[in-house]
Amino acid sequence: MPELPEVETVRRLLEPCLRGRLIEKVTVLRQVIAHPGAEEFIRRVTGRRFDIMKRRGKFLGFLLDDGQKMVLHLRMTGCLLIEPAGVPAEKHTHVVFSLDDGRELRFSDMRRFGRFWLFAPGEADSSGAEKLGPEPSDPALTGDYLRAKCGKSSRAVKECLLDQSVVAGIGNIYSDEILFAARLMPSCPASRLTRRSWQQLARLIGERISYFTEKNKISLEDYLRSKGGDYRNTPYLQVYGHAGQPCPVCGTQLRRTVIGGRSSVYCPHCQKLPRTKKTQ
DNA sequence: CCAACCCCCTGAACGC
DNA sequence: TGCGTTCAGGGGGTTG
Repeated sequence: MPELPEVETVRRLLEPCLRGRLIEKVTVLRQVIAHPGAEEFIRRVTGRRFDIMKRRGKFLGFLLDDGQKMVLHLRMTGCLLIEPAGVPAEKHTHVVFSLDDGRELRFSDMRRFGRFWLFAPGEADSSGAEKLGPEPSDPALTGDYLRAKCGKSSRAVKECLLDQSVVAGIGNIYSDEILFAARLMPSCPASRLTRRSWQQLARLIGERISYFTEKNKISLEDYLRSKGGDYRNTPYLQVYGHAGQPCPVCGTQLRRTVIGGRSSVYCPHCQKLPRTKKTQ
């Protein structure tokens, strides 16, 4: 499941391949265009050239040479590949952009949750990317910001990390990793965190996401060879996917639970409620 | 404003 | 062996 580090990896790898390329033809095989309609999407993208790629949270933005902006969210299983036009496409390929170098940019998505949007210059972005909270690397993401935003909430702290309007780009994997690093129980009600906990959490969000973004580096060749499915951070994950195994710090068996409908793994010994009494 | 729930979609894992 | 059921999960939408 691509979260911020994986989406950033895709951006870094694809931008040099796409920048300046002419889009000769667009084929939409399945309904994955959220806005505008597929016909208009095809008409407005065909004949344009790719410019730079941006990323905001888990959203990818493709700027086009006429000022339009194409937005893509990969959701769970979405994947972008660049392959020669002659190579057979993946089974769940839904959109194909034929480029002027004989290659194709292909969007495949087994579960078909991923979505494209296209916005004209000056048009309001309705993809949801505008409602995102700060990036993990944004200096505005401080302990006081988090405390002001979530400090009175009865939600579990993990739900706050997964809320894209609180902080952008964190999904189920990295929220567990961040909370493990912060020694906080994922189920801890946000209202019980101390000011100090919020500060530590803000710092660790930036630190962990930056760490995993660096660790996720992969060559374009390896990326394409693995069909975009090589999640290189797997060896570096300390708790996610390790339920039942010993905690890497204390050896206690890691536990799995469900929080906000999401599978969550934590160490019952290392991860606790904040030490001091409830706030208020 | 917020919480709770549904929905989308497919393949893997599981149960009989 | 094979078929039916359950589950996972990002985020938008709806309902209460």
